[in-house]
Amino acid sequence: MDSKTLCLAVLQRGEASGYEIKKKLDAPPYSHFQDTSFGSIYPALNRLAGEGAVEVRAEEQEKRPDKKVYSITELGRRRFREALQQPPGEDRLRSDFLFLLFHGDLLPKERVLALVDQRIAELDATVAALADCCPCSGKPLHDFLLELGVDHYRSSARFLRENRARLEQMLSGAPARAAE
Amino acid sequence: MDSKTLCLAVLQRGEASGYEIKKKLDAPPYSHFQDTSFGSIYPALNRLAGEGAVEVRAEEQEKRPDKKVYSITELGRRRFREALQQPPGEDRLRSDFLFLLFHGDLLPKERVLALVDQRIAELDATVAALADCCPCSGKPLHDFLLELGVDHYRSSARFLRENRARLEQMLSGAPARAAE
DNA sequence: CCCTCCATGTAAGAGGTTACATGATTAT
DNA sequence: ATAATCATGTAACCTCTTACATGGAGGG
Repeated sequence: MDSKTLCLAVLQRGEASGYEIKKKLDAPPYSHFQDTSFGSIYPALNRLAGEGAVEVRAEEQEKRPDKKVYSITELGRRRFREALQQPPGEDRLRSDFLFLLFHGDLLPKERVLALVDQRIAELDATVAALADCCPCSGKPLHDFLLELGVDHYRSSARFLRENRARLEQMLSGAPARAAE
Repeated sequence: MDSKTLCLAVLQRGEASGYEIKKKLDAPPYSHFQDTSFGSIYPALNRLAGEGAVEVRAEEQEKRPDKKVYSITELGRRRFREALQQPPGEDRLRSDFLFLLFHGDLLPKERVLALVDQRIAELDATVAALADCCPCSGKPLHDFLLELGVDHYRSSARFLRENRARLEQMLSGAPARAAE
């Protein structure tokens, strides 16, 4: 999904500033299936405003720069629904971790295992964080996606834990070529 | 990982043409954690050749354009190991499917469920395909990554299967606004 | 007859990332 | 003190995607 559609997705649930949109996109469940940066959101909002898909209202603030609060228009809603109508593209994962793991035979065994352990710890932390904010938001789909995320991170951690010993054996079998 | 590193990764396991590199990157396990296109591979190979990280040899073929067979140089190997030394970036998933699912309340219930069923079928097919090529390649890490992939796709399918009914209830609760 | 596989590349354009630019407030 | 949060944006850069260009072989 491009940045414009992402902005519409957030605005369709309520008005927000660019900064707030970014915060929401950085939080679960959005963070589970896409990425964004300010450098793409601010231009996207300007383009959307130019096209009439969103409206801007400047909110004055004391001791802070004005906040530009965006709200979606009828045109914006229509655009967003049209985007949802499109057949979804394939999932794409970009994982440096798996790439490294695949080339573990070129790395010191200790580094690979440390990477795996770190990954397991991160996955556990993510699961814990999601479980915290999970209880219930009142929004069923929101919670559903959160649960899906928990399941995914938990499964990944489980696999790594259950297969760590085997991996260690593999890495011992073909002796590690130490980094130059 | 950028296209250059990806090319080095493949070439480090043996010489290949640009076309063959793309084929390998499109197959598991590479396909599980990255994407590429000819438009990025061919320029990447040219740049690598310019930098001396790979060497080219033109292989004449009858009734086909010449094949440019690339092989990695010592410099290339060093570059690749250096790339592996870098701390890995975070995983990033881009999933239109999950995006749609999250906004299922704006879609006809039937469409969402159809999407889910289709996804389950795709996941099953992927698992079956991986299981086929899985038995053993002789390369332990290769098989390990394949197993990791199988586990992931299988877990995802299981979650969707186990929660499909609940999802259906959710979508019935808040009546679907049909697409305009 | 049409599609897919083989085989290489370019060019234009879209899109996004990163760094820069600014600056007060609040929490540690 | 120092870091993080709030708050917006631009500009350069980089990278990739998409479409175009070419064309024979072989299977359905």
